[in-house]
Amino acid sequence: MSTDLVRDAAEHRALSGEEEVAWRRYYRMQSHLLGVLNRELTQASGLSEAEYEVSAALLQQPGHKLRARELRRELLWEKSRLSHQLRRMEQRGLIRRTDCAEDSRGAIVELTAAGRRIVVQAECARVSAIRTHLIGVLSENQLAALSGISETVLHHLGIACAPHLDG
Amino acid sequence: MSTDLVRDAAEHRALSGEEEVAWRRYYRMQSHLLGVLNRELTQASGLSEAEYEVSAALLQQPGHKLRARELRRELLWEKSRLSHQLRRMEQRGLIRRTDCAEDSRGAIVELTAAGRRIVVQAECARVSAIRTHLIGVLSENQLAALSGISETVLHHLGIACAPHLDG
DNA sequence: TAAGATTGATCTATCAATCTTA
DNA sequence: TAAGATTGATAGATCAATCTTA
Repeated sequence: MSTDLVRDAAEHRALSGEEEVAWRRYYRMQSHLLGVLNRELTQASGLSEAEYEVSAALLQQPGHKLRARELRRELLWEKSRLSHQLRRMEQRGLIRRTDCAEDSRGAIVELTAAGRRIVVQAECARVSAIRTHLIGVLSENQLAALSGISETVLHHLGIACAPHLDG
Repeated sequence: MSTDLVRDAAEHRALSGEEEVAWRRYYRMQSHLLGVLNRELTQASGLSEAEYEVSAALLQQPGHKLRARELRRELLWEKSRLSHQLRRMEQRGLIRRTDCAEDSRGAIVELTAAGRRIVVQAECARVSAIRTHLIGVLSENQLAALSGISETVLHHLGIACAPHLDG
């Protein structure tokens, strides 16, 4: 009997006590950590999590610009999500959109000067918050374990997490 | 020099290579895991993540009912978030709200028969998804490590994560 | 006054439908 | 036809203001 069959048979069993505790702890930790990081980011820079993700991705590009298609692949976002987000950020003056020379269907997204200034501030706040609430409270072993765990889970998700990016 | 001072001084340094990798992996894993769990839940039961959290909390109560105040403490949600969510769920027929006998300000939230039927299905789907995408892909050591890491981070958040629950 | 809860406004996320160009 | 992108509708999350009762 293959281990796959064993696992399939186990998939509908209720969680064991330890599994349940681990899951509930992880779930709660994850949502609270996200919440506090988001609040500290907003307080320090005025950027939301979504605005920060877009701006930070642009900041690390040469010329602080990128095709919307590539930005979407970088963030692994749905296209409508990115489109709505870019509209709001353009209204706020954080980015601007221009036509793409090589492909008339495309859009080039570029950080404005104001956007650059703000996202640099936001990065400092984010690093500080990550140190305060995650990296600073974990041992080196724990951080290495978290990295390994994340890699493992991501690798297995590779197959399952694609569908929502098709459209 | 205390370790606290050392840590404070370190808080504004940029992340090291390993720290950066660990953080980015964790962040991406976390958002994708959440995404796939949510999609599988919705596909199997028709419930959203938010609807599931409320329904599952009610299901484990005697009589499948709870005061809104206690439900809020159970979920650690803002009160306006819960209120809006309950309105939508009442419209969908998943829960009903009745007056509280002991305190006229209070509201009792109760799963409907339809709500019970749906959340039982949803729990099966959720357990299955957790096994498939998280517990089933980690070793026993990794799962124990994740549990410990989550506990550590949660413990430190205890101080910092309260403010948004005040109102 | 403070606690429990609701409401309205705004921002975000997802889905389906659409528009334009390759 | 398919790819790149936008739009509209709907559900969810957060903030400030409000209402009622303890």
